[in-house]
Amino acid sequence: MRPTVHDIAASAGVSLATVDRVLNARPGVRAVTRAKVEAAIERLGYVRDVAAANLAKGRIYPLVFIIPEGENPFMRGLEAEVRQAMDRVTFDRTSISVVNVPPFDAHALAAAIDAAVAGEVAGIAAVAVDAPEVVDAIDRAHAEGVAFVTLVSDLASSRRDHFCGVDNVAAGRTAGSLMARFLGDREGPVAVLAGSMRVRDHSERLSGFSAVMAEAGCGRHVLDVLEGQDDPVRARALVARCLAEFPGLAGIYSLGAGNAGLVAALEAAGRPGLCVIAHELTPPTRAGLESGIVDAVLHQDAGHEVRSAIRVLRAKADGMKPVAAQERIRIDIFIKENLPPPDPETGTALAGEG
Amino acid sequence: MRPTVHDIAASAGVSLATVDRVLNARPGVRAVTRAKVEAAIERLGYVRDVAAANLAKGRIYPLVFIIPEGENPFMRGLEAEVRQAMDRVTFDRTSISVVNVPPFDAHALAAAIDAAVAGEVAGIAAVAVDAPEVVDAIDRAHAEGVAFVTLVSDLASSRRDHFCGVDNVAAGRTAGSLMARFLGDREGPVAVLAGSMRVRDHSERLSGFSAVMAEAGCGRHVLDVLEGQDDPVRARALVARCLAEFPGLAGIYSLGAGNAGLVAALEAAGRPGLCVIAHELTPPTRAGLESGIVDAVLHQDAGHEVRSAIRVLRAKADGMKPVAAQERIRIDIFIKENLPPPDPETGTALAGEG
DNA sequence: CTGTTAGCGCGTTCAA
DNA sequence: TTGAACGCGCTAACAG
Repeated sequence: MRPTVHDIAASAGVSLATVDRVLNARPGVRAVTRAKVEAAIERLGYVRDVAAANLAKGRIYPLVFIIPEGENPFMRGLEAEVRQAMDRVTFDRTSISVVNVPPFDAHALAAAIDAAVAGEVAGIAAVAVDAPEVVDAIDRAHAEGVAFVTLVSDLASSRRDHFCGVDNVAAGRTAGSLMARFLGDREGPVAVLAGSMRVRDHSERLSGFSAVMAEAGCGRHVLDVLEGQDDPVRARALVARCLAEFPGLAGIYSLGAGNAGLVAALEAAGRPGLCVIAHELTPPTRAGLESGIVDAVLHQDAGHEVRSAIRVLRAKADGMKPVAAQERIRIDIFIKENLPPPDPETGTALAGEG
Repeated sequence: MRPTVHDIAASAGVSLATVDRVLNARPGVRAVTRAKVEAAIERLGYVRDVAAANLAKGRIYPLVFIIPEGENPFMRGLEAEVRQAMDRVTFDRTSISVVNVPPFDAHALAAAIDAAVAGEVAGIAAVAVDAPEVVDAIDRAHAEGVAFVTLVSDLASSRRDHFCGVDNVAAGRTAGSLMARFLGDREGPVAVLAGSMRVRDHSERLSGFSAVMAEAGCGRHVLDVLEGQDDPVRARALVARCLAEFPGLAGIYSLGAGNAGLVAALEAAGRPGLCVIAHELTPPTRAGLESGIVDAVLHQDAGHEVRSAIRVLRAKADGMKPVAAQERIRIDIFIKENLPPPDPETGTALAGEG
């Protein structure tokens, strides 16, 4: 059997309370006594039973996830993952709630953060918008001792504790590299469809993509960015106009949402041979891959991001280790052939690590 | 606060013991009493605290992972993931041990399975070899009530409870599709380097790859399979000879291990423009991607597989739900641009879900 | 500074 | 068929 607090108390010749004080780094223990206890811990190879500890302390950790509302399928999948995680974390004495805010709205986001802080939560996860008032709100949370992680889109200039998301510059580079390889010698410029340059993930992807396109051995012209606000209707109109305007277009890189509009415009135009790369495996992009309209989809695993955020927030709230640096999220590449079966539960279209 | 057994006992007007009997479906409760309790459970929305339950019952679940020995980097990474998981699952009252067997050795594997069963374990995870005696051993484990999952390589004809690994036919198809796209109009046959056709994962990958190569719109010739036994030295020799024999070779698909030999042979030969696709992100394939010798690497997340195996085995040992069908493992695609930073802990070269 | 004691939510004897 | 009492490993009051 594994050694318990009793064993180490006996072995060190002290009482359980003293052992507990040492374990939890609480004051009121002489250095000599502490050394004895620590020796016993080392000697017996003691590791504390976290479940029992949580059970005993009874404290619960309230976390808040702030997620953009609206019909963006990726965000809806993200929210579904959060709701699914709620059940799984109860044993960890963690309770999660979700708050929705209008997309791209810095003011609303800042207000939501302040409200959560006022609500005495232990930690906050939010999809950041790049604006000074958001930075201020995050810094206020930090000042109040509330753990904070940015989700999907980062805000490195703030005092957030961690970023749960992909390296979006690398994602853009990946898209560029695939586009270049798929196009080969084919001539023509490429278009970029984005949501808004006011979120960091979009602007970072663009910079990575543009960099590859400009590099030696590629040298392909990138047209002006089309900003569709992640709205399918606007995206469709922008893409349709672009297709009409540039008959020689070789490819389209869609780095935001609103992909339902993109796919619709492409279907209507019927332009085989056009290389299309999009982000996030959602119902529209999945359909595009299956029909052959979309060549590749870059993806981030929302479930992984959510679980990572929970772990980091809990650790921070507990004052635990300086956050596991291993929480890096992969940039997934999907083509028609490695498309995973859809997940009926979350709609994220991905089988997920439980 | 969440309702506890006390609450539902009070609400139902019975004692805790009765509530417990109902919760654990034990006999000795009148139908009427049971109904009252179930009504209370429903009414209060009670969910049992698994951590506390495990703490109370004190039972511990011994699991065994049987993994091929030798220098196959993927297998070593897999084992590292298992060892890393050991610490994390102690709170779950699960203890894991690792057993090594010679690779591709059906007899040794069957013996190891029998030994584990004799050792009264709760569950076994093993990398299967395709042989009747292995099927028999798995079926014996099943008969003894020991949960069994195949890991990485399946044996669907046995009575294993679950397979923790990727769809290898789809992985082969993915490789084929990427190869076709990367090659474009370039002429020439492609070679396939495998470990052994006696493990299902290798043979399935080959069939998927060959199918795509034979399909309309591709029609590329696939040379006879080179079987390198996942040994770098043999692999190197085989590839070197093949390169010499076929100057017009367009690509190589390496679907097994031994990739250190493949990369070495390619470096020595210096054949730019050759499209190379390999499996599993390990030190040699990572180096190949970084140097540009390898174009793409298909990967399965060993950490994910291990954690999934543990969850499934635990659930089965507890007689829980008929196994979450959601435990599907993704086929990851890596190119130079989306290469994750190496993980110093496991050597699996992947940031991993903790 | 240190030790005693009473739970946390649940499972499991034993009696009734 | 039912109930009371104890313990799992740990934390947190309170004493000393």
